Amino acid sequence: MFRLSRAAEYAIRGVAHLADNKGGEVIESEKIAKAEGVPAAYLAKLFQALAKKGFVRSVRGPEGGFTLAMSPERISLLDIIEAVEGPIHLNDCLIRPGYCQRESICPVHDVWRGAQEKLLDYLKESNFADLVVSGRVKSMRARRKACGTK
Amino acid sequence: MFRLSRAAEYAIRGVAHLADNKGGEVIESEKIAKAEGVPAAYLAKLFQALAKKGFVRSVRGPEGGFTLAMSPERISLLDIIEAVEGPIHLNDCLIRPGYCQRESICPVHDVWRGAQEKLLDYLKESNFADLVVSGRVKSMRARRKACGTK
DNA sequence: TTGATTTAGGATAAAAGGGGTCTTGTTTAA
DNA sequence: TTAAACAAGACCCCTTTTATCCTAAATCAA
Repeated sequence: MFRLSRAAEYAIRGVAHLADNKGGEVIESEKIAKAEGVPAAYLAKLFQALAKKGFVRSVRGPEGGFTLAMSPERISLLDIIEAVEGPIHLNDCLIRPGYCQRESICPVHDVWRGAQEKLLDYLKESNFADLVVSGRVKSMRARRKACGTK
Repeated sequence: MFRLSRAAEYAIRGVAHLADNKGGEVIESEKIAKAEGVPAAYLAKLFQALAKKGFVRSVRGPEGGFTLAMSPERISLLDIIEAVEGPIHLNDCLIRPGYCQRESICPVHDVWRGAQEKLLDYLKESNFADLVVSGRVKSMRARRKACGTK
């Protein structure tokens, strides 16, 4: 159906929350979940996957929680999506060369490869540092508008 | 999960089969299904949707079947995908402006919009006339290779 | 007109995947 | 030692996908 899973949506919000945390202090997953409006238990599980992949660092025990494990500009949207969903293949024939027997004669195969390349490149270019910046700009604009000031 | 449905895959193969039929004669759905290696009953149902959308023309009765209802270069991959899957939205927030309350402050929204635009544009550009041509080139190459001739 | 053939449309069912909770265990600060 | 927090996995429910099947309607030919 060509659509982002909730899992990826939640994980992205969670990472964006950490990236927007200037001090870089540890934040517990429940607080992140509350702030981002996502199911806490589910987010906790998603963060496990992110921790395993090395994008976030987990701290156990009281005062525990999560922080980013690297600077936000080194983490792309694609990184997080693939961490929780697994690798993206627009079609099964793209899983690996030779997976589909029709590959050598199927003209659609090349179209999928091109489409996937375009999509992945785009998602690879979007990193969380940029996201935080444009998020701040957007919410500033929204606040100004709401207050009726210029 | 960001992947093409079988339904769309089958429908595309079916339309490609019709597009590759130079004479433009009516072909019954069962024959198309056999030739393309897809479930016959399922393909028949998918073609109903394509007929409703006006991409193929159906002929009932003996010697009945399907033909393209327009020239293949006027039909894009996106047309067929959306005919059987419905409109593509990479994320729910893209269903319509205002669907997501966070839209005015959410920085990810803009990324999705961009990604979707890129993907849809690409699929819109791929039409079945081109597909047939590159399919013929590919299978010619494959045949040559198999025979060991140059 | 009758019968054969083919699509139309809807009901239904099986399988898979997505979305989420819960329980139990482990780590660690106080 | 205790309580707070993550880790890991079992488990469940719901929706969607992927079909199949049956009856009806259209069409052609004998």
